[in-house]
Amino acid sequence: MTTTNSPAGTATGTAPTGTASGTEELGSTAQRERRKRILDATIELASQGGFDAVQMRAVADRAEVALGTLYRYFPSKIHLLVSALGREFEKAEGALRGREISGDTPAERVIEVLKLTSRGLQGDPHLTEALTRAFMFADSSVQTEINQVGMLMTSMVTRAMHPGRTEFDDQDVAIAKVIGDVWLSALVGWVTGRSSAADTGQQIEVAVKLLLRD
Amino acid sequence: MTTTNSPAGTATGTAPTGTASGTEELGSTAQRERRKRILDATIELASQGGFDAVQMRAVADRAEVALGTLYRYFPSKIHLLVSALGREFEKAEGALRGREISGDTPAERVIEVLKLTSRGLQGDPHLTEALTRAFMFADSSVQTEINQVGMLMTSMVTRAMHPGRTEFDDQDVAIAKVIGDVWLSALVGWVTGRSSAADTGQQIEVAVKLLLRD
DNA sequence: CGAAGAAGTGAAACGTGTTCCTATTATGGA
DNA sequence: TCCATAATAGGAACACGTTTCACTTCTTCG
Repeated sequence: MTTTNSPAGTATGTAPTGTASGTEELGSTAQRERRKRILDATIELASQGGFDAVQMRAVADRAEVALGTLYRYFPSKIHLLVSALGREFEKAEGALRGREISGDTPAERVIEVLKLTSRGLQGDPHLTEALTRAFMFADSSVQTEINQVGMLMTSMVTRAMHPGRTEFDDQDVAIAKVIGDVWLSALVGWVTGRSSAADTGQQIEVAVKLLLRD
Repeated sequence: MTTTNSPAGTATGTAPTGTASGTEELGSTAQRERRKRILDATIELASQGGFDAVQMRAVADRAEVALGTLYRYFPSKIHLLVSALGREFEKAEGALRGREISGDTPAERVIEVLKLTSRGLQGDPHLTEALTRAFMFADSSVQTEINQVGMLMTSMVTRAMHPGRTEFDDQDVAIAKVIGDVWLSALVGWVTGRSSAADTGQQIEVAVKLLLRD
């Protein structure tokens, strides 16, 4: 195969779906721009009307791309949304890195971080709904993107637990994962209209205090 | 309104969707039988092919009911599946009540209960996938059914924590809810093919031990 | 430059959830 | 028993995710 530039491994059916290996830049400039336009359109639509408003035809239109092209870049709506989530999450995580986290105990700091993040999400309910739904609905074909998000989440929590540290023991990671699970469940509850923002915060606070009470 | 029997509050748009107020028996015998046939068909199809196999037309056919009738009983596929989940969960919870839970500590008993339940679910992966997906996707219009399931879950856990007791303090309930969240997240991970059954068990065990370690 | 193959376009078509409509059948009250 | 009303059947129609296809436009290599 003399394939030169190709966002998808089209021939064999593989997809370029993920932000995959971090900032690895695949394809030509035009392709990176197309990809960006698509993700921008996705976020814009999600932000306005949530999961249902992210309609593939609408995304394609707004990104000025043919429907077939959209599908070449992202093999399904779920891939598209989870990829968008990945990009947003990276942005959020980056913002967090440059920020001093107050709080004297691990618990306080973790709660602080999660509250900051939650507030960001709750500031754009539709977007959050769209991304969360996609995340919960994603199956193993979206594993790469999912794992990327999961790792970002875990690392945000562990870093809040032990600022400055770069290595974490199994126990810390296990706790962070549990906290991530609770956070996700709470988020789903909020997103689906089952619990209020206050409930959600409360729920997470309880869990963190229980888990980090030593 | 001289309405006598009516599964749906059709006139005004309200639905009879839930198992709602427990075993409250609405409608005529024929209607209860139709409802049962529908849920049976749903579970059968889910069990065979998971979420995607539960197609509204197929459910209607198998239940020997017109599509419109199906929609009168359950206003969406999600309602249908969550209602089915409610029924299954009640059955499981009932089975658990009649069973002696071994284990000397609350943590051991909770793990035991969750493992039993998980094993039951994992014995029918397609069904579990269908029901879990529906649960995670459900929005506030399915609140009644969702809450019913949530309460069953919480009560299963609290009862495992303190066998014989019937009242539980806030702390216990909070812990049970956190455990429920973790369990759900783990289940989603398993259902969507992101983690193995072993991982799932491990994940829950870690969480329970952390939460019930005093 | 010119040819070969990859990417992109535009539009049609299909599947499944959901809605809608009309004719038929049950049901409960006068 | 007969009527009014609700419930059901049966099926067409619509929306949106997804697939497919014929055609055009790049991009790269000889």
